[in-house]
Amino acid sequence: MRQEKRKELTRAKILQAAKQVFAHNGYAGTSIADIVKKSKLARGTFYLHFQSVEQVLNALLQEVFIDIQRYLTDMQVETLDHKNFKLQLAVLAKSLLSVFQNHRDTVSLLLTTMNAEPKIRTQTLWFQELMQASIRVMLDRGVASGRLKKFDTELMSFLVSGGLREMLTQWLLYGRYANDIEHKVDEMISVYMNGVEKTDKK
Amino acid sequence: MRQEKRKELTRAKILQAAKQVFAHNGYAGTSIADIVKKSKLARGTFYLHFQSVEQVLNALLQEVFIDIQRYLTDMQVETLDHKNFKLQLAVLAKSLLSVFQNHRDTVSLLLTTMNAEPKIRTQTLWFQELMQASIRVMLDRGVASGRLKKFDTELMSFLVSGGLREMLTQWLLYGRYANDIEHKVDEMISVYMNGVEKTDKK
Amino acid sequence: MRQEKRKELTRAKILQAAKQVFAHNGYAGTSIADIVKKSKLARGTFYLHFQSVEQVLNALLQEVFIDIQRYLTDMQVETLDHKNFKLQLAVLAKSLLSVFQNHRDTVSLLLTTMNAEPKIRTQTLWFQELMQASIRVMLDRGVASGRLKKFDTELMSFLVSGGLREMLTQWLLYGRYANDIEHKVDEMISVYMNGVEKTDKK
Amino acid sequence: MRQEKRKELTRAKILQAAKQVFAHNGYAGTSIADIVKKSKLARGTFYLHFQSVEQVLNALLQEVFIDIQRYLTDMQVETLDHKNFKLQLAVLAKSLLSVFQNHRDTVSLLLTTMNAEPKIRTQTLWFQELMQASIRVMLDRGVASGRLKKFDTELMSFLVSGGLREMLTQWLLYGRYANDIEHKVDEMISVYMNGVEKTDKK
DNA sequence: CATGAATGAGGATTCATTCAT
DNA sequence: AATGAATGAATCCTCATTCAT
Repeated sequence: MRQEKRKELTRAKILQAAKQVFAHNGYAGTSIADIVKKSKLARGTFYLHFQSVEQVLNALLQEVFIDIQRYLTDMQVETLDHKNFKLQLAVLAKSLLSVFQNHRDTVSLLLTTMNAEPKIRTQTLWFQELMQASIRVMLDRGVASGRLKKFDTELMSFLVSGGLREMLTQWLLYGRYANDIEHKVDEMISVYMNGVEKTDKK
Repeated sequence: MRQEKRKELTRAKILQAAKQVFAHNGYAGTSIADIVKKSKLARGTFYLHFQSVEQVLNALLQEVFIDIQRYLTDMQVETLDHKNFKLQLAVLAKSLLSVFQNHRDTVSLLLTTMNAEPKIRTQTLWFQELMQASIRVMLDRGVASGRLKKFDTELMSFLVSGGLREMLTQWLLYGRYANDIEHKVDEMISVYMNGVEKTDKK
Repeated sequence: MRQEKRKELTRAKILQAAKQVFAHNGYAGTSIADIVKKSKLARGTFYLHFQSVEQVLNALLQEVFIDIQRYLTDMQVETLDHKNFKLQLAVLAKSLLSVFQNHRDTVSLLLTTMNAEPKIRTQTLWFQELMQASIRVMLDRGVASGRLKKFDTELMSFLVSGGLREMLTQWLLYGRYANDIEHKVDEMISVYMNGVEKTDKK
Repeated sequence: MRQEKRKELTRAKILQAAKQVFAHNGYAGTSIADIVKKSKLARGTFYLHFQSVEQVLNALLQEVFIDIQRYLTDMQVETLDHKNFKLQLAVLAKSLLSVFQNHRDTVSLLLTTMNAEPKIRTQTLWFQELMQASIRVMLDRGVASGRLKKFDTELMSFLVSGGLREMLTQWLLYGRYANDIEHKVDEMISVYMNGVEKTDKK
């Protein structure tokens, strides 16, 4: 029993070391040797837990994936077709941000890794697909409830996820909006909404 | 004189080979050996033209860069503060698309390489910055001319460039919108504009 | 007492696993890890019983060695200088075959390992020497009793042991003579005898 | 052109080094590292010429193979159905011996490697098959010409090739018969012939 | 200019062996 | 006795780079 705990600990050490090395050298720039060196474990130990750098990346991304998916699943449950659609969106977006913030390093890694080498692409695809699907579900709901115009929600999900990605990149990778990220989220929603919301006035 | 021509040809062969290998293995997955093998030239020859894979990538991206920049510079010259702002945007966007299409492979490479490893990031940064700057200039002009609401044009340039990038990715990397890409561009502009355009009703 | 039995069982498991792995990968191609994996025991357990793969091979060969030696020793005791020398040879040869058949896998391993790497050679040398010595004793007896011509019995023991080895190889390794091996043994004896036997004609 | 010669020389160095290491450690006991060290070439150079130790073994055996095959082919051409069959056999056998002697080290390697690990077995099979086929052809010819009894020539080819192999082993591996090998060959033929030759007397 | 053989550092992977539980 | 996690030496293999032709 104790031994299992030790194994778990070693695995965690590897992941921790990898996270640091990835942040410093980027995924493609890190070798198993680098991770091993940082972890201060023996070379052979690495192979007891992982077979390749790719698998380590996978394990790391898995962690965020679980949190993000849980978040999105919970969110979906809530009904969105109320009065203050826009306000609710803002609340959702901000709590999603906090999930990202909890995983700063891994999300940075994710941003850096997305759409990269064919071999990696599949490992990050889920993120794009998850985000786009979630966005689209919300949009479809908005359309169905009459709050939004009828439009190509797939295309829109691409535009929003792309915009979101860029914002995350600016925020996490380039350090912009360090303090007023929440405020910027409001602006972002406003921009999208006013292009999408039925104006219906008069 | 004859010799220079030959040199130029050899260089072109290397670039051509590299383009193919990058498309197949991704940038991080290609070694000098790979490029040399594909080019059917001698190993030593490579070093007469480039010092590293990175330099090859650079040269390849340079080609698109020049075309894109020329395009954007020319565009800027034109005045945008006319009546049919939206229509003009569409025209601009579509001709930009054709630039991308002419460089399909290299743009794919660019999309795949952007925001990646720290060492490469700098090489692709110009693309983001160029696009964002251009978008922002247009927006600023729109605001100045009273066609657009007053808003944070920097933020908006992020959102638009992110959306655009995602569309390009879907188009070039994942083969979506193969035929009706132009139509989608119209929708895209419409989405953004109606969120940005002063509604000015009544 | 209980513990000793358990230990014996574990040892047997290792030997059994090793036999299978050897048959599949060959001796040189098997690592301790391979045997451990096949045996489903823990890595450390292996070292409680053996120190190296070589020792396992040794233990396996030991088993056949004991049986063969017992057989040959018993045989020697019998007197051969009777009338029907040839018939008796056939009887002896066939019962030797049955010893081999009982240890099919290990004898195959032996055939595969004989004369191989210097480090192993010593472990299999006994087999050749035992066979050659036994053959030679019989031949010497035949000569002494006047049944056989006078000739170099050492050389002859090499020829016969070599021929025998090749037959075993064809039989056990390559599956030839699956059914009529006994018949072939008769032919073999006949070939050798008629070249060795005094013809004594007229 | 000069460069090709150099390459050939390097390849020869590797083969030479390998031959020595094989002789010392046996095939299974030698690593690429061993060969490289012995050859005093760079590690990478090895891979320019071979992909594995197995390929080196192959190349080495190939050399003998060619010589042996040429020898046997030439021999076949001669007609054997003359008067002094036995004498001719002796001549043939002795010139075959000289081929073996020219390739002492490689033939030793061959003897050591035959019937070994499954992966190698195929590489040495040709030797056994070539010898057995050649022997059988001679025997068949002898039978056809009436010089030899009718018997199972396949079985006999196994017995003879096995006996031959053992003699070679004693000679090349264990240093027996260093001086009078030729004399022993005569005895060997005599032994076999008198068991095979029609006595036909009276 | 172009060639391609040779180089050796560095990274990937396996393996026998130890040791705390 | 048995276990299996950890170890690090040894090996395999690739790669960027040099240099004589």
